[in-house]
Amino acid sequence: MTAIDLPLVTRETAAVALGSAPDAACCGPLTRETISPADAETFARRLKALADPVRLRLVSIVAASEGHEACVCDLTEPVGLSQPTVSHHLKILTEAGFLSRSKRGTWAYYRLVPGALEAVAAPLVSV
Amino acid sequence: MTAIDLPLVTRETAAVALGSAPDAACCGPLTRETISPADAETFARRLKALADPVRLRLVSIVAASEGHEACVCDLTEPVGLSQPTVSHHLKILTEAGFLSRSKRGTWAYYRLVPGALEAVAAPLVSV
DNA sequence: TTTATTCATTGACGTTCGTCGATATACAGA
DNA sequence: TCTGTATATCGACGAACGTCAATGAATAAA
Repeated sequence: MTAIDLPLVTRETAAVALGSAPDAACCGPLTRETISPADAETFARRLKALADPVRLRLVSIVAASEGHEACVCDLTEPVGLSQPTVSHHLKILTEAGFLSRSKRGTWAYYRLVPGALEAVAAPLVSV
Repeated sequence: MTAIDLPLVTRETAAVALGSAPDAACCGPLTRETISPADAETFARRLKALADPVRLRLVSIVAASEGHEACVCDLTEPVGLSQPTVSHHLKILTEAGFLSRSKRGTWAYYRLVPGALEAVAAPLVSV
């Protein structure tokens, strides 16, 4: 990338050599809008709720369960963690909008929120 | 858990009352395969690399840059963080396979790895 | 009411994460 | 060579995270 016929190789002069404006620098101007800090914050919060091996397994088990729902007592054993820990993860997934909770009797049933996973995947493919 | 056909209301007897098989319980059997612990671990690691507002902005800026590449010096200002911190985030994104690094002169140019974001989004829509 | 069961919450602990300043490394120009 | 610039690495700090035992809240049967 060294400069053509110029003594000092700066990113500015290199950009000039490439035909861009002097203040275009190495990376040039942005060709489109970038994500706003606020949007990045909310999107990261949603991704972070999924970015845990235990929570991914919980989502997978709920999705694969008959009727697409599962209660805590059936999730704690396949995951191999204590009941409070499983409830903690389920709360995170629920607050992030991936699971919904409905209590029937003494049991709490969690089920997938339709379209929630697709909604978090969509921005990734359109980057 | 308690036995079947006992006066105590267990999830088994509740399932019977609902017309399901006795061992169907509340969540019933799994209707398909669930993610393996190992796959959940690697997938969570990839998601975790993206689950940060700063790293999402870095990816967005690189993707929107002319030529689809950007060097560290141009990324540190719009993000508003120190250069070591930006380099740290870029390393995480690179090790996760989302960015590639090519050094030309004293500058390090980062660009998006084609298909990397789509690859991490695909498993989400197919759950 | 008493007992038993399911689940959520609390408090604590060790680990990981995000950030910075300081320093090291690599490269280009003089 | 020496100087300046761009980037990576190191060490440290506070914050956030994952986990558990203990406890609390709610429900149902006896």
